[in-house]
Formats: sequence, structure tokens, C-alpha cells
Amino acid sequence: MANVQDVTPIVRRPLHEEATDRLRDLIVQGQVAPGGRLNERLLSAQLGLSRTPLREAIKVLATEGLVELLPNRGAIVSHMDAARLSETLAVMGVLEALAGELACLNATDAQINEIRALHYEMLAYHARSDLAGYFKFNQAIHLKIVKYSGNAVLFNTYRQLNGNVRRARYMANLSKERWDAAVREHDDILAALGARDVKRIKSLLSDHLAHKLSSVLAALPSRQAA
Amino acid sequence: MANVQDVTPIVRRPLHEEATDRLRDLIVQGQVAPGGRLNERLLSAQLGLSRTPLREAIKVLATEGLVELLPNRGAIVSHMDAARLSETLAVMGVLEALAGELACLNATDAQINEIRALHYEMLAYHARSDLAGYFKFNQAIHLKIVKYSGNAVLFNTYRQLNGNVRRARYMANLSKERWDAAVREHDDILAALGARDVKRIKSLLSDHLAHKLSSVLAALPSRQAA
DNA sequence: TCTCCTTTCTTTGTATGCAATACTGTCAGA
DNA sequence: TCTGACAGTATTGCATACAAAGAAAGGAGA
Repeated sequence: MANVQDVTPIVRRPLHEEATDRLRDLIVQGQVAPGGRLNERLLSAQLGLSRTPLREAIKVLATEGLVELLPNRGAIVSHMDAARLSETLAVMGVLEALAGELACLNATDAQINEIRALHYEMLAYHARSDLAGYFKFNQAIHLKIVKYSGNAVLFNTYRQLNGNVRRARYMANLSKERWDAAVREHDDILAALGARDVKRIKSLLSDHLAHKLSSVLAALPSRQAA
Repeated sequence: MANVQDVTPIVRRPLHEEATDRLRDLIVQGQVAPGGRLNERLLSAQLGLSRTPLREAIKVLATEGLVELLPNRGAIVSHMDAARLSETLAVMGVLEALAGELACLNATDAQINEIRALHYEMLAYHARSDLAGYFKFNQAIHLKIVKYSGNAVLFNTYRQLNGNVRRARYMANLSKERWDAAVREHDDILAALGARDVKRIKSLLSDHLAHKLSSVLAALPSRQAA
């Protein structure tokens, strides 16, 4: 018989979980604009379920900060203005710094190699100037670093905040210079991780996030004027 | 007419919010033991509402990490074992360090004085060896520091994690030595905040949390054996 | 024309009912 | 004594129904 570890368990997810994920994706991918209302009847019809599980999903997304509840007036997709974005990235900065530190200490070589593989894939998209593909692997790398910190609470906290800024990253039209710089920073981060250089990775990740913040902030105000 | 700021608005909170807060308190204060099941019918009867808003509350508490959902088998109060506690406190450590830094930069003198007042009240309870009262003001001080960082995202994130460890703090039977040491640390923290010494408050808060972790961890395993 | 009130319609908030799933206890058979 | 099947019960998951709040539209009076 195969190793028990290899057997994937039978999963029958409850509707409200499915609804939460679907709705989260809709918001993160910008299919529902910030400020846009979530009509329960409409949404439940579109998702093919009743209002009860949908409402549970909305409450969950509200605690995640993706939507805002207006009592007796439903829910709207929460706005991600410059202030909130910078606040979120400040928090993510210290979380990533901690994650990098812990990953240096706790990650296995195999895990670091996995991140390295993602890094090279990301470089490929950068070489092709494929922004969407680049973002995808960029995301994956940052998430893996946090994941391989071995701190599950840290991972969950980070992931929740990340959901909120992913929307902004889609908007941010990276300049070529900033993009190149970010790639170089990633090179350094990976090197520090491979060398398990705790101090260095902490400062690199902090700086990386700070740069990301200023680059996104630079791109954002123009959108708000529109 | 009185200043509009002074008039407290009439708030009629939705039942599901009320239920969330009540249930959260029940869990945080240990009225429902970790691992204890949340019977929807029973709880809804006790809280005087129907299962619908209660279920919404449970979903919210699940995303906060206070309860765990077992599909088709309801929800249980999540366990706070040593591993999870130390993970949580590690995250809270970097969050508090960031908060202290920002508070030094952003808090008004009045806000710092407010924290100072809480500090003296806490000292009073310490002098009387009133642990419960001490904890209350200890909590309040830490929350205020985070609040006066001026970063709302940071505050929310911190508060969510804090709800999870508050349960453990109730358990932790502080030794007299550790208690005295914690009070001295608080003296230093307040001094650094008053002097707006960014670097110092960062390291003080980090150390304070690290000490708290080891003290709580020392107290915890005995409970698990029981 | 503008304002305010009234009425109607839409949408949310909550309760309830039904179906599906999981648990418990009993009993037959090995 | 133990295992497995079965029935009965309790509990959750979801859908629906009703009540209440809010939004919108229309009309009377200034």
C-alpha cells in the first residue's frame, strides 16, 4: 500500500468556504471595484447558492478587511487608498523581515531550492517583460519565504494582509527602472537566504518592501485623481 | 448646545456583531474551554437569538483563529498550545516593536500622558499584588501603544493576535520575580516613549515580549500535563 | 422650482424549516 | 469479547420566508 502521507483526503468543502474563496478572488482580481456594492440576491444567484452561505462569506471577508459592512445597507468592497496601503505595507515589512530571519534558521535546503526555482522562473518572465507572469512568481516567492519561516501564525497574518494589497499591485504600473531594481533586490534576497545570513536578509526584505511602497504610492495618486 | 463630538451616537448594532463580541469574550475569558464544542442550538438559546447570526459570528471567530471549524461537526474552541503561543508572540513582538517606533514618532504628548496614567494605575495594582487588575492595565497599555502608532492596520492585526493569547495570559501564573521584572521593563518602556527614543523602545518591546514568551512557556507545559 | 412628506419598492437582517451528515446505542454473528 | 450492521437521535448545512430598515419615486404645499 502507498504511504499514507501520499493519500489525498476526500475533501467536500462547505458552500460558505467555496463562496468565501470565490468572492475573495473576485475582489482581489478587481472584478468588483472598490466601493462597489455586493448585492446579496444578485451574487447568490450568480454563485448558484442561497444568501445564507454567501452572507457568512461576506462576514469573513469583512474581518479580513476586504469588504466593509454598512449596517442595514449591505457590504461594499473596501477602498485601498494610499494611507491604508502604506500602513499595510509597513506591517508586511516587519512581518517579512521576521519571516526571512526565521526562514534562514528553519528552512530546509530543499525548500530554499524550491524558492530558487521560483526565482529563476520569475527572471524568465522579467526577461520577456511579462508583468503578469512576473507578479505571479514574485508573489509566490514572498509567500514561500513566509511559509518556510515555519511560523504558521505569521503565515496566516501575512497572507491576510497580502490579499489586501494584491489589488494595488495589479494597478501599480511599474517603471522599467523600478522593475529592474526589484529584480536585483530579489537576487540579493535569494543570496542571503542561501547563505542563511539572518541580518542581511532582514534588512534586504525591509528595504524591498519600503521600495515597493514608494513605487506603488508614486503610481497610486494619479489613479485617485481619475 | 454641546459639542457634537461629545454626543455619543445611537448605535443599534446588528445581532451578529453582538454575538461575535459576546462569543469572543466567552472564549477569551475561558468560559468555554479549548477543545470545547460550540453547540449552535444551545448557544443561540443562551444568547437569545437564532442560529443564523450565531453561525455568522462563529465564521468570523474562525477567521480570527479563536475557533476551529470541523465540517459537518460544528466548531470547537481552538487549542492554544505552546507552539502556537510562541509563534503568536513572535509575531506580536515585531508588531509591538514597530508600534513603539511609530508611537514615538506620531503620538501626541497627551496620548503619551494617557499611557503614563495607565502605567501608574498598573503600578498600583502591582503594589497590591492584584494580578487581575494588573493584567487589565497591562493589556490596556500595550493596546494603547499600538493604537497611538497611528497605523490602523497594525492595530487591527495586533488586536486579533492579542485575542488569541489573552487566554494564555489568564492561565500564566506569573512568578513574583518575573512580575517585578515585567514592571521594571514597563518603566523603561514608558521612559523611552516619553523620550521618544525610537531605537530604545524597539529593543525594549522586543525583549519584553520575548521575556513574556519564556515566562508563559515555563508555566504552560504543567497545564498540558494536567 | 424647491422642499418635505408619503408611498412603494428594494434590500438587508433574522428566524425557521427541511435535508444531509454525523453520533450513539443496540444487537446479531464470529 | 469483539466486530460490524443497523436504527434512532442529535446536529449541522443550506434554503426559504418574513420582518424591518433604507432607497426611490411621486405628489402636495410653499
